Amino acid sequence: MAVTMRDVAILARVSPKTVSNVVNDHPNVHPDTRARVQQAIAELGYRPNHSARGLRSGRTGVIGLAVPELRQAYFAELADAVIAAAAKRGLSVIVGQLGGDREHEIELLTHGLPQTDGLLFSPERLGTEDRDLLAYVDFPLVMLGEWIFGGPTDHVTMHNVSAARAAVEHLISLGRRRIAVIGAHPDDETRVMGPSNLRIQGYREALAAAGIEHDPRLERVVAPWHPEDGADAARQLIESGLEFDAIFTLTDALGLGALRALGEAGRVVPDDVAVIGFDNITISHLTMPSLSSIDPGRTEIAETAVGMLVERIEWGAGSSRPARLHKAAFDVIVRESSGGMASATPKTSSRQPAPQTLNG
Amino acid sequence: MAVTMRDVAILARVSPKTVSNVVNDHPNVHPDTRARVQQAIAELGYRPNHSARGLRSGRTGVIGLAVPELRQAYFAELADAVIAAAAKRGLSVIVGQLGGDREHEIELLTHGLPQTDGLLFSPERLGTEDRDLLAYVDFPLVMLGEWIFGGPTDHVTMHNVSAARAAVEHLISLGRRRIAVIGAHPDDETRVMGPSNLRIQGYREALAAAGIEHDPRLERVVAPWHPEDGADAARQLIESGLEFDAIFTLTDALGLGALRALGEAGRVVPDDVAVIGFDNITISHLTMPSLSSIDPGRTEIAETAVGMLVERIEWGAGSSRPARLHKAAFDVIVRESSGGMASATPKTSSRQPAPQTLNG
DNA sequence: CAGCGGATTTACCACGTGGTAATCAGCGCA
DNA sequence: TGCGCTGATTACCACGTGGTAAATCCGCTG
Repeated sequence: MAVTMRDVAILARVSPKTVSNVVNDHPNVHPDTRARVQQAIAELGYRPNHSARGLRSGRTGVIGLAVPELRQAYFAELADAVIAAAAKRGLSVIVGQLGGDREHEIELLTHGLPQTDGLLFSPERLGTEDRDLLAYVDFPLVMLGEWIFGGPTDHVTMHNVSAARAAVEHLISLGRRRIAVIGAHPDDETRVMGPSNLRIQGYREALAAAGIEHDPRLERVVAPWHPEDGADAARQLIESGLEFDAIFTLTDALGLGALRALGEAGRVVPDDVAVIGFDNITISHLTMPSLSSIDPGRTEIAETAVGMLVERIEWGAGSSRPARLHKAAFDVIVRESSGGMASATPKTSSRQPAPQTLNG
Repeated sequence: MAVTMRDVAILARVSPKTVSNVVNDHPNVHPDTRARVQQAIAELGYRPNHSARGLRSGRTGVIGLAVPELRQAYFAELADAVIAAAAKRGLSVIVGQLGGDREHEIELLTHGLPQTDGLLFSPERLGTEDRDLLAYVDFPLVMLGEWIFGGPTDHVTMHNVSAARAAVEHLISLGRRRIAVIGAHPDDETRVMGPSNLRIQGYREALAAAGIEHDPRLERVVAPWHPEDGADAARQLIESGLEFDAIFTLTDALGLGALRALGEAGRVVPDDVAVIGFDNITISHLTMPSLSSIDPGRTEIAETAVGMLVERIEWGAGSSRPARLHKAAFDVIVRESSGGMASATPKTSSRQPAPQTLNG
């Protein structure tokens, strides 16, 4: 069996409680005693038992992160940032994959992840129809993204509307007027506030502000948002015979597929068609051509979300504080696909914090 | 506070122990009693406390997975597969990122990850010099990859030598003779058995078997293995003026960079230069052109590793069973970068299990 | 109807930790 | 020398669960 406080206590000739006090940096411990105990701890290689500690304190020191699939670069990079942010605070992260399964997501929201003190949840299939579920959540929860926007939980998300608008404004600044968008979702009452609709809204706002006529045929509906889907959508767009000189893909994954489809069809990027994505996943600066994108402020999202979750955990289960919303600042990253420099190293630009009151 | 067995017991008018027996599917429980207890459990929404269970049983139901960075596609996809394999067995996974930090890796190996029953560890900085560390490991451990190959621990890895050889043989079958390789590591005694050296060995074997003269200048040393490094190496190769008609990159990440550098330099892939990578990360079939690769059998690796770890956990800490080694079967995936069809959907080929006795 | 044996159920306790409150040591001062 | 006070240490116990062994129940035999 492992070394316990009892063993340390015997060796240091003190009580187990004193060992506990030393381990937890309790103030009133005599320096000599402290030294003797630490010596014993080192000698025996004592390590606190987290299960016992968890049982006693009700805390496990572990938080959960639930995403659809780590395989998708966006979620992998999100997880990377979350794990790093949690590590800074001495927390471990259990990563759960829900695979875009609605049942799993509902189950998770009702019970939480076992073994954890709280949950960061980036759902994919839940909609406003599930908002009621949040009323029964009895564990610390912070939502990533805004599927159930407006529910009584903390949210950390991005400026979907204004960032999308900035992306399209960038395309317009290049002189493009026939700007297609890939990734719209079918009109779905339950996801009105989902990222797809918000980004589409930003797209339309940018067009309207520039006095460009809105052609609904250039809004291409695609779900899900995997690269293959982006390629398919771009092919259909090309085959449709519609004229277009730019594409805004609602994610980089879609953008990668679109770049590929354009290449296959012999359309030169950015000369014939400028492309910009959204998410700024790592691979985007290495494609051929490199993909312009919106950097959603992943680090800020992760650190804020972990911070909020820690606060909720510390407040305790009973407290019903008001839900908070944080939107991370974004950047427009101009690369080759929209006329940026031909370097493999990305050039960043135009940091736009945008006010928190904006609904996007 | 949360609902406990005691609460359930009171409602069902039985002892807490009987509740425990019901929860754990103990054989000798009267059907009526079982039903009554289950009814009470449902009514109160009882959920077992994992900390208490962990304290009593010494198991947490959580395993650790330690990788350098989730941001790297290879590790993200590995984590994806491991989490899925663990979920099948009812285990959760805590993911730790060591960031390629040697100190962290040593620390991890001496203490394990808190809160877990065992560890899957994919080290980056440890070498044979650290083999001694393994002697003191007192928790269930399965290594992914072979940095400390030959140490007294279970390993799950891939057929580095024969898979690399198959990749190069594929290039040779296309008629290529001047085949460069990107990703060699500087001669380092401590990493003789690392993937870099093993894959280079496969490369040399393929050349030798085909009677192609080995030109050391075509072996490009690169570390680390990020896409940027692959691009740099390819640029240097081009600038060197050396003649070459194919490149084998030791990872897909390097390959992505190489594709980019070749494109910038106006070399047409695969007409001027055929390229094949290693790892078969998801993005590879979507680049322009799509990247041929070696599929290392990620699912098999993950399931085997989790299975081995579970066995070690069940055997208990004291048991000193002999170390095991498993090498997953691999596939050569031919895509556009080495003359495959111009489809975005990958075409697989040539499954080569290769005997377990092979040292690669 | 006592006695028996297997099926059920229960009492009791320990797992390792840390909160609470009681105890104890040492010092200054009357 | 005795008292009070503060700092240091300790005894005791509960957190929720599940192993062990003892207790209880029930149907059936002699």
